[in-house]
Amino acid sequence: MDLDDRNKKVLQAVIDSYIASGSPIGSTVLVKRFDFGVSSATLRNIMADLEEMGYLTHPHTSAGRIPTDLGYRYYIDSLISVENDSEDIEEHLQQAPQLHGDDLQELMEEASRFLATLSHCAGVIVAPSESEAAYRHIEFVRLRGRQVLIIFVTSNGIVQNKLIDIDESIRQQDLNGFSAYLDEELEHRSLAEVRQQLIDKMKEEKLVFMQLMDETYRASQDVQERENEKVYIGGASQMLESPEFANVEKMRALFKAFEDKYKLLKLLDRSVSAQGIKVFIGSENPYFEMQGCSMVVGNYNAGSNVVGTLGVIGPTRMQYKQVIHVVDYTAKLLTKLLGERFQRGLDR
Amino acid sequence: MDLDDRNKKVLQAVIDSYIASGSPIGSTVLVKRFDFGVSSATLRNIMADLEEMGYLTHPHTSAGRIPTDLGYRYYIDSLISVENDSEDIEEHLQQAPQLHGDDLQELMEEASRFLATLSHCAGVIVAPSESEAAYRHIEFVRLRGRQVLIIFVTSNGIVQNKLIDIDESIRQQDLNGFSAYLDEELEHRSLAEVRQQLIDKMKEEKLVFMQLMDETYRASQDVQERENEKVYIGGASQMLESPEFANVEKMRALFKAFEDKYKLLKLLDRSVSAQGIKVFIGSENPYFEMQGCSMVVGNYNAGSNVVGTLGVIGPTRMQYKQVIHVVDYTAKLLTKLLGERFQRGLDR
DNA sequence: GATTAGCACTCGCCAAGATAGAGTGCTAAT
DNA sequence: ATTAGCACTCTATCTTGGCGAGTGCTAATC
Repeated sequence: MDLDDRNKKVLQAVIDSYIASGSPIGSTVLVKRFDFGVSSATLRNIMADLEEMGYLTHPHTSAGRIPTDLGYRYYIDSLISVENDSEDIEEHLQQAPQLHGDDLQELMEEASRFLATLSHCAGVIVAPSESEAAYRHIEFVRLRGRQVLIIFVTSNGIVQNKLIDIDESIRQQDLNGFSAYLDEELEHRSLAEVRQQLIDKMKEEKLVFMQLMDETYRASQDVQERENEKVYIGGASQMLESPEFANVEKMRALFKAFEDKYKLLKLLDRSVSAQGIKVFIGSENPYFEMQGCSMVVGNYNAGSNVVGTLGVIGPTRMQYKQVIHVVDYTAKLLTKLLGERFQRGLDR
Repeated sequence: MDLDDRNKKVLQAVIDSYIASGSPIGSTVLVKRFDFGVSSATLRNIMADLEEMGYLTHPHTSAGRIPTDLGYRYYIDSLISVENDSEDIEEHLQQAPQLHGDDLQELMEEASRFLATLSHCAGVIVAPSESEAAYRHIEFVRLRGRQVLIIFVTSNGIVQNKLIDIDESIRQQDLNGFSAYLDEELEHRSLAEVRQQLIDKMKEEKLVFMQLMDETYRASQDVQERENEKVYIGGASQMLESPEFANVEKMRALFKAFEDKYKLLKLLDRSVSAQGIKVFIGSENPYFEMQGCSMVVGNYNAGSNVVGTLGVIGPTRMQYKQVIHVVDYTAKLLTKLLGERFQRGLDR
């Protein structure tokens, strides 16, 4: 905020160097690598100032400086420009593998690995939230004995299925009739409306289909809930490449955290409201109390509504410029692919 | 094979102790903990014999003995009896969390975590192979524009869906007619027969439905292939608890291997033919060239046909007796749950 | 008043040595 | 065949001292 130009330059130099090398940066190294036109003694004074302001710190008395979380924050907010010098990054992205999963799940998995490979961090994707989906079709298929499979289709092509037991007296023909009836009543309605409608109907309906109604109600809930809960983590082993996770204890904690996907979900959901790329540094994030980890998070769309979150989790010392680019690119790519899939069937 | 009774007892004592403690076992420790009625010097001679026969080895001159892979093999084949003293294990299993995923995928994920938690190893499950599944129903649902969703249902309740583009002139009504036609022609046939039938039909059929036929053909392939490829890994972080993976390099290799699920699939598929629990020790397994890892693998059924493999991967130094129990138990549990789900709808 | 040179001081890292402990292998006695 | 005893080996751990990087302070300089 209140940094003069020279201080800014020094801070940036320190952080850039530290990100590149991973070891604390001393005044002499800095004066050699960059040309500030001042001596190492002056740099020491400047660095001492920056430390007092909270942007840098010391691992121990006679070591160089490393950025604090606050330092990284300032770096992200004020020092890096994502726009310029992105040619080489773009070029890098050109060589990236293409995504081509024709199944939604597969696409998500591929994309999470894609993120991981390009960012050298773990890639995380929260499946698109289907709150805007509309009812399209329901199908009841009788299997063996009492078993019936409910297949629930939404307008954007999500298929949810569920196995239930029902009275054997209900025949496939009856089921078909009921399915046609529901299609007529519910078509084009949002899932919320569908549920309300079903509740209303259940009050007046004949008893035979009561159970089917009830199960349909549950299935419509599942579509929303279960899909929403899906978190895809790809390439977690990428993070093991970083020397900061040479510590086994840290690594273990990290993987434990990854297995608790629910927490990750909460974490990523928090940022779903905002547009654009967000960066969470180290302790800034209350849900993921992992020291030394940062997240770069963005949103992707399918159509006009915001529907999903994606991002990467990596060491605080990461190549932010590049990673931000990768997340941005992937978000756009996914938006495009999902758009093609769900929305623009018309103009193809 | 050609070990006398005392040698066997010593070998078992060494391996048991090593599994429990994790550090090499010396003659004095052994003589203190067990009562062989001989002195440490005699034990030294015996252990030297066992080493010569290849069952034990030395990390270095003045260290105790640890088992070789061959030693473990002998231990598994001849020394442990899974039957007896299983009360405490059974009891342990009683407290295990229940599985209740009503979605096949969810069930697999739960079960893999279940395995991991109880065995302190990584749990791995290969989804049931659907080669025995029969055709049950197909549904075409028109979404926006040219898009049509194909929903393919097999007799055991697997639902596969696929999005395709078709000519806009084909109406939902036509699709329904075609679906009814296919249902009639293909009902109760195996997937292989379905594919053959479709090929035959395509030669004689009118052109309009050609594409749908073709896509249906692909979908039937997908059901088999894609489901077969699914490998679920749960609780991989359990393995990090073992001190043998304190080495970061090993850990990294392990997680890399886990990410390459295809290899795991091959590995597990090898043992799909045999009934009962199998143990692969260390280097015995050509596909998973991970030193110091063992696998305990079993099969589970859905109905009368063998359909899936499950198991755990952990350090060679694992609690085999307990782990074998857990894998066995989980296999039976899964068989029961899947049986309930797919087969025995009648008698419920 | 900002900048710089100089210097004492601090701290972590690393290699070298010292020590203790665990365990073996061999030999000679039982 | 078994055992006691002993020399030997190897590891793990602790200590020590030197090295190098880097800081912080002070006094001189621009």
